[in-house]
This record gives sequence, structure tokens and C-alpha cells, in this order.
Amino acid sequence: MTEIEILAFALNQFADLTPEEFNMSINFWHTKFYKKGDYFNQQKTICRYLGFINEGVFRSYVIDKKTDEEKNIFLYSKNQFVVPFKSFINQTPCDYQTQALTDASILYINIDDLLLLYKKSHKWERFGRLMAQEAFNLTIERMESFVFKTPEERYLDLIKNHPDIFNNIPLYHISSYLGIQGPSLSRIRKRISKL
Amino acid sequence: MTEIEILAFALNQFADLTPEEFNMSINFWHTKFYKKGDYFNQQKTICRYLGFINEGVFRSYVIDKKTDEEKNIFLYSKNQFVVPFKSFINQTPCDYQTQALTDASILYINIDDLLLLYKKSHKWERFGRLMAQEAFNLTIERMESFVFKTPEERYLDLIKNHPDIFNNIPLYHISSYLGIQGPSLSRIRKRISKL
DNA sequence: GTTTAATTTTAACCTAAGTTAAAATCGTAT
DNA sequence: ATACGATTTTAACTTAGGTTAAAATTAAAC
Repeated sequence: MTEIEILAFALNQFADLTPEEFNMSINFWHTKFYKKGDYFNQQKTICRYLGFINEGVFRSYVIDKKTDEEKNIFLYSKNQFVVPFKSFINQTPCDYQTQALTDASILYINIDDLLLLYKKSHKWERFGRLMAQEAFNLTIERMESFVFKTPEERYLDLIKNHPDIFNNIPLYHISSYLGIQGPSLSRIRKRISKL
Repeated sequence: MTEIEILAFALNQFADLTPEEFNMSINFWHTKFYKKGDYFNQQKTICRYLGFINEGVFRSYVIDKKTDEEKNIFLYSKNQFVVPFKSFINQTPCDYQTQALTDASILYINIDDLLLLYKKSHKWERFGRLMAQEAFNLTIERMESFVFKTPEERYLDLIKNHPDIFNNIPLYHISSYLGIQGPSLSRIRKRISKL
């Protein structure tokens, strides 16, 4: 399958968009390549693009003023949207920076074109609602993982559910995403290896 | 102001609903009274009601299978919506139980009536989108509080931002909401009192 | 007002993460 | 192959929350 076919397939799964409905959008999608370290969006700007990852891993992070540490809020990988949801959905200035952690390629659509699709088609409007719901669901799942799970469990979940992420970025990005320090992750890994 | 006037005012603020637009909904809102301990929704059912709190405090909680402990996920108070957002927005069976922690009174609307309003009026459809965004914003704020803040900071934030909640429910519900055990909250309170 | 139940604090001990710096390992470029 | 930089682990010590049970306090019921 070509990249655009993969996207069409994914959107069909996600929002019940048929090939015809998807075709309405086909000229709006653009390809973009990222080198490791490149930015998808910068802090304090309003994010105007919705990305869909063909290949690679991205992170959204914030620099914690208290400690000067970078903290990873979300990780995104292949066949998923990449977008700082809060900024994109509310069209407010972004708290996060979103950066490629590997070389990457995405398809992206401009919010103006997306809004045009919402107007033209009921199914695309539905897509918009489902995307907001998806953002909500990802966020509440992550929130609940902090309430119910230990760092060790979050670590094991990540390996099980997102091997593509786990296998392609350094462990210090993982520990940040799990909400712990590097040495703590090392201890967890040691603990687990003894079982 | 009467309760319905307060609601009208709040919805005007929230979604730019004028009195005329609000009036479309006026026959759909019902009053309900809760005694402390009564349930707004039960687990495993799909939540079909959106509540707006006139008076009182509610919590959504889950029983953690690992420890048999109740864990509070969300707290809701006066002049806010009360609803297990995930279930209501996605119309999926609810993971949470939502319970009045004090005697309470709410106005509520049925989802069928709400969907009718969405169909009839663009502004009400906007209301629906904004409500989903509000759910998202509340959730991401809570998620970020776990990433960036210590339990002590979360405690101080709650006192500052939600005194109506803090002053009306027992501390063991607060500690659960903060993600810590009762004795830990006591230690935090002692630490703070010495400053 | 006294008793009872509910709530909060304390104590003692345990566990795991934070912190800092150094050592070990791994990758990559030359 | 070697040397450099990046990444991961280890060590030693500190801090703070978890756990359990008991004591103290507060609120409610009779």
C-alpha cells in the first residue's frame, strides 16, 4: 500500500470514511519529512496542522520551570495522529513543543482545509468530533495510568502496547514519559530482569 | 437568581447561548435532589444524563481491583457540570460510579433531548463541541498535575482553586483524589503548618 | 450529656523514587 | 581498531510516600 492508501484505510477504520469521502480530502494532504530533532510545532504558537505518521516517533514535551528538565507529555508513533491536541482542538497557543525523535515522515492537513471538509460533509464533521474524542480518550487513559499504576506497570504497558515506540527511542525519553528519573528506570529494569 | 437563571447565565458564559437559545431547552431541564451517598450514575451503565450542580459536591470513583480501595477520579461542585464525561461523550458503559458526597441538587438534561437541541440549533451543536473540549481540558489539566506537581502542590492547588470542594468533604476523599494515602496527607498538612 | 461511630493524626517500619556523580556500556565516526 | 560522545547503569545517600495498627480527635446519635 502507498502511504496515502494507508491513511485512507486508517481513516475508514477510525471514522467510517469511505474511499469517496476520503477522496474529497486527497488534495489537502501533504507529505513532509523530518530529520531526528526537527520540530513539528513550536511552543506558544497555535498549531494549525494535523499530522498522520507514516514512519517515525514524535514527542510533545515541556520544560519544567522548577527543575529545567524536559518532560515528555505524549509520544506518537506510526499510523497515529501527531498533534498537540490541546492547541489544535482549542486553537490556542501551544504549551508544548513537538519534536521528531527519529527521522520521520508524515502526511499533514491544514486546519483551514479540515474546517472546509467539516462544512462540506457530515462524515468529515463526524471525523472532527471523533478526533476530539480520541484526544480525550488518550488523555484520560494517561491520567488514569498515573492514578492506578506504578511506574513499573506503566513501563511494562508501554513495552506491550507500543513496542514501536519502545524500540526506537532512548530510555531517557521513556523515563521522562513514565514520570520518573533515569536511575529509577534502571532500577525498575533490574528488578524486572530478576523475575 | 433562581436556579434556572443561574444555569442560563452559566451557559451564556460557557457557550455564548443567548436567553432565546437557552429558552429552547427550558422544558428539558429537570431538578433532582440527592441525599449524601446517593448515586448520579452506576458503573457499567451508559450515562444518559448531563447534570449541572446547583448545590453540593459529587465524585466519580473506581474500585481498584488490586487493593480493593476506592479511588476518586474527578470531583465536581457548584455551578459545574457533573457527568462521567468518558461514558457520556462516547456513550459507552461507564467505568466510574458518580456519587453525591453531600446533600445536593442538580438540574439535568437527557441526552436524547440534548441531541435534539444539537439538530435544531447551530449554537447548541457548538455547546456540544465545547462540552467535549471542556471534558478534555479538565482531564489534561489533571493529567499534567500528576506529571508536573507533587502531592503537596496538588493539595495546595485544590485549596486555592476549589475551596467549595475542600471545605465540604472529608479529607480521606481529598487524599484519594490527590492520589495518596490518608497518612501521607496528614504528613503533608503537618509539614505545611510548620512553614 | 454520654456513648458510639466516623474521621484524622500519629507512630514505626518498609519501599521506592529523587539526587548526584562516577563508572560502564554502547555506537559511531574517523 | 580507536577514540569520542551519547546513553545506561551503578552506587551512596536522602526524601517522601505506603502500610498497618493504634491513639486522638471530632461529629453524630441516642
